Amino acid sequence: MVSIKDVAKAAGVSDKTVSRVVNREPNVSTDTVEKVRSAIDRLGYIPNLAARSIRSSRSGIVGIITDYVSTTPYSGDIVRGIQAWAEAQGRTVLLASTNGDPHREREVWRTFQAHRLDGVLHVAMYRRVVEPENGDIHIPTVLVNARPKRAGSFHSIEPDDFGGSRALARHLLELGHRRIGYIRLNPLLLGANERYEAFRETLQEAGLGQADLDVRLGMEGPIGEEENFVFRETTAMLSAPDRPSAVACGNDEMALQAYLAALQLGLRVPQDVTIVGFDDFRTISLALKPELTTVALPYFDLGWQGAEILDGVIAGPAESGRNRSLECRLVPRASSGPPHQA
Amino acid sequence: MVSIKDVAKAAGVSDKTVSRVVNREPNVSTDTVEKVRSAIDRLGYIPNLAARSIRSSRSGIVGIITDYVSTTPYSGDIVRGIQAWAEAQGRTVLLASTNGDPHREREVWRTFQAHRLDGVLHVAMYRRVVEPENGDIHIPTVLVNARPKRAGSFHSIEPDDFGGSRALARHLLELGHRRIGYIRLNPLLLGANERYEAFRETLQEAGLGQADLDVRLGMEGPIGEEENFVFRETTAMLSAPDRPSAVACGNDEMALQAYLAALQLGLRVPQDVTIVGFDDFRTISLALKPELTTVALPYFDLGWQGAEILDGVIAGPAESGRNRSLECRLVPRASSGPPHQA
DNA sequence: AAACTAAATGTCGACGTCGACATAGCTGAT
DNA sequence: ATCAGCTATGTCGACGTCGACATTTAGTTT
Repeated sequence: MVSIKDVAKAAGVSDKTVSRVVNREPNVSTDTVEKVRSAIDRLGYIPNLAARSIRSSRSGIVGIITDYVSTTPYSGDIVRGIQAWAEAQGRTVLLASTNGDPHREREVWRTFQAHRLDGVLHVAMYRRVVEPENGDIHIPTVLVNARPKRAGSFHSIEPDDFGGSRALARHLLELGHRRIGYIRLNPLLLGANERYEAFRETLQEAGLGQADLDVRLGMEGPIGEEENFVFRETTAMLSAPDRPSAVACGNDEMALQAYLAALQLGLRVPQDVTIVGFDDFRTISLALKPELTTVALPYFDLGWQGAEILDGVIAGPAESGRNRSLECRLVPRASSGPPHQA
Repeated sequence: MVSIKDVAKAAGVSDKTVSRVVNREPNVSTDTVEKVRSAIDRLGYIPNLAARSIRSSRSGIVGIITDYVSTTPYSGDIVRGIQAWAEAQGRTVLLASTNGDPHREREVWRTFQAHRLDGVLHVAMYRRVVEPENGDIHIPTVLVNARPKRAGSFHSIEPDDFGGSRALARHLLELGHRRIGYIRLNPLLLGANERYEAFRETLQEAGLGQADLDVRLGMEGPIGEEENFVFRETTAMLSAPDRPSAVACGNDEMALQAYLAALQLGLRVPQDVTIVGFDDFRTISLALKPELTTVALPYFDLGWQGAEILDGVIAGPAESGRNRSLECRLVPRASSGPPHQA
């Protein structure tokens, strides 16, 4: 492997001068620069970052720790956001996954420490409260799509499920819906309660009562092996004589099943029943016909901005912005419309 | 940062002895090991892999280059497979993405070279022919879910779309279907043609003629911004008087739209029409009711086995198994049944 | 022309680790 | 008592880079 010394020899200068050229230091004569550049190209020299790292004790690498990658394909966007940021910064990204195993997580932290990472993004694939298992290893860390167990122990960034759900509820109210069904997410998910509470609260503020909201539990059980009642419950809900004119679902996967239930009952979306989702998981929301009204989760930006926050923490532990929250925007599409005039 | 020398001092031995303990070398007395171990724990020493890397010129890191991560969420499983393997090997994974930009890809290769990666997995998110833009950088490389442009230039591993599609066609024939619809994938995808050809061929071998197979194009246009005709075409196909008793779709996302089309026409799956997909993208295939008969793509194993092959290439450029192919298994579920006895 | 300044380049060593080699201590055979 | 043959441990230097500092060269001032 060609080193700085080989280049130096080829260019007839000292290794330090090559280093200066590579790092764009001032006070190098133009023709020296020229000579060195050409030698570098000729030999195909590429600086050894490991060596740099050991001299400067900064690796230029940030790590990503994820938990359950498989179960939620969309939140891969978080990783994409982080990568895009890293790319723009000329940093590199080391990826590790724990599958939710604390023992495995401790190993990951050790590995990260061994690589002398500059910082770590601890990414949760579904939003939840998190207590990083970092042992006594201290690397600047930011939680993404999660919040720290002990408030203030970590910086973090989360989506504003609450606000998004309010926007969704307002959308249905504005369309004129007064009897509304709601299919709840697995209560284990942090977003589940916020989405539901925001929804219920908004409807109540608009004067709707207990009886106007038909709430059903769509999923239950441990993550990755939950039981799914969405189809059954939606079918039941829409078969009732006083069926709601709109059904809001905890996420888009549930909305898909609600579509199927509605269609099998011979109901048309949105003429007979409005269906809305949450997440804007585009593989589903755009594949559904009519396309699905939903709320977009800013996964990419969670990653990007999480990385930005991390950068700040690395530069110097600033105390500001400990817990950032990102807006979830309503995405109105064709699956929502005014209630059928019965 | 605590180094091997700090540990040596604390334990009252030489740094080399600490190194021996850390690397489990023989011929160290048990109580020396004990002393050193305790010092390591006390100080929280973790070996610096960068330093190790510069001495041994092997980093223990493998890189993943992906192209379009966003468009195909399921193939994130490939990355999971690679990670799982790396974890088992005590290696680490560096992740980079090109978004299909050749310029960006060259940068990635430079970065990988700068980190002195042991090997690279060049992962395509949809199966295709690939020519890595690695400039004059030579790191052991394996193509995953892709095949090299110049045969033999790289080792590679791909799914056997052809075999999977044959199995699917046979499944429909065995159920008794004799009029079959087929919704084709975007012809840009390598899998598209193989799937279609295998399907057509299998039906022909069984004696079905041109007229028994209704083929429609479901998608067209550049990846990520293709036009989607699936819903329209399926609706047309199923509205025809001599409608097929089964519809096979190029992938599960298309199958989802075929479901919607069928249901909106008042057809029941599978009593009135059988619908099958391809990919076993479980977010869809399991959410559909009835659950979708499909063909599972071995994404996880593509990653894992691709990594294994890479390991072999790193160890010594073995010439065997240049181009491995992995079986795609039929996953029979409830969406396929015998044709309706009209 | 002497004296000084600024720019250009070089020398050296340290970062953390471990291979090559050297040395010290012990056992047992002669 | 001597020496071979172990095992246990230590010393040294090199990997590739770059900061601290030293030296040389060119340019400016008086």
